[in-house]
Amino acid sequence: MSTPLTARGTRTKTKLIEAAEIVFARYGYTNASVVRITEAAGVGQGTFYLYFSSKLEIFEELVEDLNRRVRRAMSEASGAASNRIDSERAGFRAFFEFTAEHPALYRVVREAEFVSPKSLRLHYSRIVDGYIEGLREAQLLGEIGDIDPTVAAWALMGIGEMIGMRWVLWGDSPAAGLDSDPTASGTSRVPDEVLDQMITFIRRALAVPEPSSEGGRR
Amino acid sequence: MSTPLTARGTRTKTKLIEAAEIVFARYGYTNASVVRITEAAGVGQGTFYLYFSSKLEIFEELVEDLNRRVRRAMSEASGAASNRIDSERAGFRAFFEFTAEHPALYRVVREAEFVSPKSLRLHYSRIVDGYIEGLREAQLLGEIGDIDPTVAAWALMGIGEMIGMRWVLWGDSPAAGLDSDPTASGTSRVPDEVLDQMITFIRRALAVPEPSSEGGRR
DNA sequence: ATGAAACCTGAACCAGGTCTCAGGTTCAGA
DNA sequence: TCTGAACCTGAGACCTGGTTCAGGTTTCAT
Repeated sequence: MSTPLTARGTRTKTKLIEAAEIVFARYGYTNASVVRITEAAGVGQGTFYLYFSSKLEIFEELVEDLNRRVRRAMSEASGAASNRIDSERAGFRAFFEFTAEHPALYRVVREAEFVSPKSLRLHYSRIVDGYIEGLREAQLLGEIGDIDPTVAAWALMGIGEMIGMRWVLWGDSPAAGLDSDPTASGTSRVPDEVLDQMITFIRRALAVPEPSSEGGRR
Repeated sequence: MSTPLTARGTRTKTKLIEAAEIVFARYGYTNASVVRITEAAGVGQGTFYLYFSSKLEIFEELVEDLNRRVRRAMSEASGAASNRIDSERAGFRAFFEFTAEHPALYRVVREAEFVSPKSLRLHYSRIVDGYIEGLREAQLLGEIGDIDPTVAAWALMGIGEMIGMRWVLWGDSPAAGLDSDPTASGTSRVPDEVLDQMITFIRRALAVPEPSSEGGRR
């Protein structure tokens, strides 16, 4: 709601947002009570409402924040690369690393679908927009084929999400860690072989097709 | 919880499950109160607890049910096709159509991530297992390249999910329908051009690579 | 040093939801 | 027709968790 006016207030608000990231990631939106957040932040319950008018509001602010951070991480990583494929790889690597370090991204963002659809759309759309841009440029340079950049961008997004969920959140086996405390969300790295295979998949999908091999349909 | 013993009881339980599908799809898990479900089913509140021991239980039963139905729809559609690509197309088409007709699939399944992670993993794993199977066979027939079937299957799953969310659930524009009642979840069809582009993307990703064109990495 | 603005507190209020229970209704078979 | 097993009911006990509020504490410019 209102923004703090002093350094002390700013500190408190930051503590609340940081606590919210941890608590939302661990418990999910519904089970993440305001009390838990304020406890984790080490402030009183009433303090919460000095800076946020509701639980929903801090949630949306958090999604916004994570979106900014993940996009920065991805663009910094992929910006250093010299061609499309290297940049793709670096971007996804950064995305997975960010996810592993901030499990909140997954939980919070995906839960946003139900809590605040508006936030979810904004989140995905922003990432995809950046993608489309990059794909268009690569197309002009002849680095990738004639696929529609919008469809390709959403497809890439989906691949990243699903592979991330499968290997970062679930770890090595799809069945692991189900008996144990469901709130303890451990994360692991995407194995190199998997990332390699995924990049191969994407490279082929985006490749400029050989004139001969595009037989059949259309 | 307990299963009905008479035809009348069976009817009532079915009414409850059908009502649950509609109510969960419309309101999401938390906002879908048991009262709403029983009202939609036209039965008393107490009746609910004759057949389900909790709200969570009917939710899990519903996920299970939807999973069975979507897999049947997909395999029936793709089974008729004669080669891998046609079958891919038919399968996705069926998936999107099912999604459009049963918006509950999306909402319910995705929300399962937070409500009952076990159900979510089961749902995805089952679909992916079928996929892996199909990809392996196609690989033996030389219809597709040497990509790892597991990674490819999860990637395909992600593509379908994301494209489905973007075009079936959001409709034509990513911003549409946000101001209006967020609970009224209208759905539309995936445009043919989008499906075409998506299939092209997948076809290239799975294609047997030209010996020349696999330059660079690895 | 001092007053006012900003900040903090947590007990208590209250809305909304899950689940129980004591009693009524339906129906198939004897 | 009669009977008991299965089925149904909905008011309310009980609980959880978001939000408020009246009053205390800290900060800082003057």
